[in-house]
Amino acid sequence: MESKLPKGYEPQEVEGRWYAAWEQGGLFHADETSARPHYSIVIPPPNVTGVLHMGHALNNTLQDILVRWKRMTGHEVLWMPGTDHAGIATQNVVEKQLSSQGMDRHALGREKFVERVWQWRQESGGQIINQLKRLGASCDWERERFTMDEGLSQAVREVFVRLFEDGLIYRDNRLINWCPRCHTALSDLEVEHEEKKGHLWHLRYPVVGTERFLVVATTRPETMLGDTAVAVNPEDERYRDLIGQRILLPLVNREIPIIADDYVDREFGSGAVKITPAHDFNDFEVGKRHDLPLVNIFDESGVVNENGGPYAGQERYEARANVVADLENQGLLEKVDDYGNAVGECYRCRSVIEPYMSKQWYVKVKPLAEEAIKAVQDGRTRIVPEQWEKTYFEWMFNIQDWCISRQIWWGHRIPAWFCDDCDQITVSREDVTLCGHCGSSRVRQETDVLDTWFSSALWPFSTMGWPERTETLAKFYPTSCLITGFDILFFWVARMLMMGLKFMGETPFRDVYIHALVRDAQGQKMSKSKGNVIDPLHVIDEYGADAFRFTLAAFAAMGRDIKLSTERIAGYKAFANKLWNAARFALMNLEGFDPAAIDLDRSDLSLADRWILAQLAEVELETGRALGAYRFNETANLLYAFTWNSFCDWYIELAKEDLYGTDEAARERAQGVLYTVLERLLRLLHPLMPFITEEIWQSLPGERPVRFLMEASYPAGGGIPVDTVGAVKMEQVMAVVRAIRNIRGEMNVPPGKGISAVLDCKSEATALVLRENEGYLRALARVDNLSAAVGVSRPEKAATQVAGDVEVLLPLAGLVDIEEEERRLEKEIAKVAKDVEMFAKKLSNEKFVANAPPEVLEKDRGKLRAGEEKLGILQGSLEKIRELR
RNA sequence: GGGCGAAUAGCUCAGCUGGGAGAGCAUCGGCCUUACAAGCCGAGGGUCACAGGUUCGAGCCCUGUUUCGCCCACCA
Repeated sequence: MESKLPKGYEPQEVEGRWYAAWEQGGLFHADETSARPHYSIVIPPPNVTGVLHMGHALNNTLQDILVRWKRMTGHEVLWMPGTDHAGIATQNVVEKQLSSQGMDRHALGREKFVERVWQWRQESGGQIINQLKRLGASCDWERERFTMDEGLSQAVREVFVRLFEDGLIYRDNRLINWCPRCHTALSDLEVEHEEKKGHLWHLRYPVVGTERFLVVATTRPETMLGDTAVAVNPEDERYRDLIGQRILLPLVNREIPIIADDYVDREFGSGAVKITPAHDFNDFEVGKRHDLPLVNIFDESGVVNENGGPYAGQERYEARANVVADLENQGLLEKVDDYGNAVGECYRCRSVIEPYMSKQWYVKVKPLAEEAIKAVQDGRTRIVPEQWEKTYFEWMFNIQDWCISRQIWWGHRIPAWFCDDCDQITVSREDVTLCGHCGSSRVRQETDVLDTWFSSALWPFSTMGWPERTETLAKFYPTSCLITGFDILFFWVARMLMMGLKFMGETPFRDVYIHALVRDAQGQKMSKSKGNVIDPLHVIDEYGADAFRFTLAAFAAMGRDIKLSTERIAGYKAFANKLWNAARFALMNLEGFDPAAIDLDRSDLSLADRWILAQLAEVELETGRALGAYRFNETANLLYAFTWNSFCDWYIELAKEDLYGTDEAARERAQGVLYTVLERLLRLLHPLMPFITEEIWQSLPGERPVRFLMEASYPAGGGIPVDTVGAVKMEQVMAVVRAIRNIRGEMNVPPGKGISAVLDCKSEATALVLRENEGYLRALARVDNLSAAVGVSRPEKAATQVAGDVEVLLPLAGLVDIEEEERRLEKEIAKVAKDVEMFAKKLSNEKFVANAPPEVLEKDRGKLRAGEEKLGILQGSLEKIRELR
């Protein structure tokens, strides 16, 4: 027999072919005019600068599984794809490119630079899209969006203007997080705090008009150049007499006051704190309370400015070294301690953040957050797993105003115009040439752009055509589900909820499924610097997209990080191969078979047929249930076990007798079941393994109602006759097979060697089943001679096992060691007796009988009965053995 | 400082509303049995971190302890 399929599965050859066919067939496209129920997901837009990493792979695999499943359950599915312009990240990439050519953006000018970025995007911005396609992502590519698109830009302006008009956007001059490398403000979220080893310098400040010194402790000695006070705790006796006196600030020789403030912790350091309102968030607050002047000592690159006197022109760390050295020379350095503290870093370039005074735009988020909190509280949006709701609430309750302006060039320029005549601000959807307040033409547009996350926050509706009232919005908003990692729960999810509720009046998604982070096999976060990054594309090349997807699904248990190991992926590649070979077997045995003739209700189905169909029906129901509950790992495990254990290890082996036999009717019947199980299994597996399943499905004989497996319906147990009694009978036969195999294994009887088996049955019904299905025992346990009956004549010397209500005896005269067999039986009896005793005790406990639910009672009674029966059989065996001594 | 999570077989992890502990890998033994050696058959291996409690019954619920991990936060 020759198969059409090659002997091993070759993913590379198959994947591209089917992806192209699906795409050309328009199978990814969503139709807003469809009458089907909708299912929609918007993709978390990857950065245009991005290359596919494990996080993307997991995220998009899960989305694709859901989306393919929902298409198969009769939904009109929209999976909206696109990319994010990623302001700072993208600007940095292009700046680097420029600097490698000896240029910089300032020399180029804003307009030319932005052109350059667009050009970069044109040339190399789309690679991640192609990488998603390699994964099998079935997005509606015709709708692909970019956050800087015309339409999305319009949405950004609309939102900005409306928030401004509602008084929810304002400007303010305050300390912000400033990146001296990127030259821009950052929101609090964009600052990452990392514990760093540093020092605590103790500086001696001379008190004016005395011989005394006041010692202050600081982690940033260079900021002393900007000190405008020293603070002590008002309750601190040590310093009470100094309050109101003055310090002569060393190096810059400026007099500053000694003030009292509760903020100072008496226990920490010396109990005196230098106050630098322009460069520290706490000090800024203290300064406000005491009306202290602000002395800004840095420029926007973190270089000391003219206020730093002799240190002007020095970079901040250079200045630090010099300040410390000079203080030491003057005897003003008391001591230096090692000290660890968390320093803020720019999440894009890792530079240490500088608290910096500047005027920025803010969104007043409290009113928006209130609505977003309500939406989750009342269940309009459900966060899965639920534990993340707490984290969400925790953050939302303590949310601070959102700094949305960035001093970079790549992004949505803020639609606000300043008037040089009346100093008023005009905010507008359209570009402005005249001041909206005084009519002057001397207007200049704000040069700042918006935080990238501002446009991302609109993604669920901006991509669907808002502010127009489009058919797409009507059909697909709110979306059904958002799949994302917890790392952007605040950055993105919370903000989408706020914006969606504000502008659509409806939550943007019914469910939010939060998945884990993908780590390396040691549990380390993957990062380029650690060199432990596994490239998803290499994985796809080596193991195939299906094996990779299946691995990710199998790992995606709720609430835990994923430690990805290539061994595991290799294991699922073997699974793909197993499926492939099962299909090869089926195809070899389905030559010329016409599935139109399948009749599963015929009465001559074999026990194996009845058993596998019952298994199939169950796995279909379970799979649907698991997918509906976002239990991806359970889905994968169910299908893995059914495919490998039930279908391949048992059913295929059991069916060989009929498939290879000469009985035409039996053969056709077995073919029908084989075809049915395989075809439905392919459908079940398709969302997880789209390529291999499509390839096999297309090779199946006969006609099917749709062109592609991708379009087929997802099986849910319908049309399968379930014969529970038959299935149970089969289990009995299988138990006997296992018992015989077990003995063979223990006794080292080679599988090729035929043996005799005597089955001493405790019931006539079981004996009948075993006799009628002798063929299975012959084929699977290599039994040549079989006698199965109640009270069958027993062989003299035999190895025994109990299978249900059957005592299996293998007369292996030469191999059986009587004493060892006796020991084995005694051990087994002890084990079973212990169980029996446990159940008997449990069931004689009145409280248990009174309180336990009936099904539990019934189950335990059954177990007790079975245990007693088994114990009886084993004791009988033991007696017989002992008689031989 | 606040919040969240984890601890189950040698390893990596499942275990959904409480009803006698599972998988994959690894280990050991036997097999080239005509779909598959990327395979087949079999075996061994666990005080479910620790201490209490609730319950007829706890890996699961409650309290405390220990050890890890993550997130948030303005103590110099």
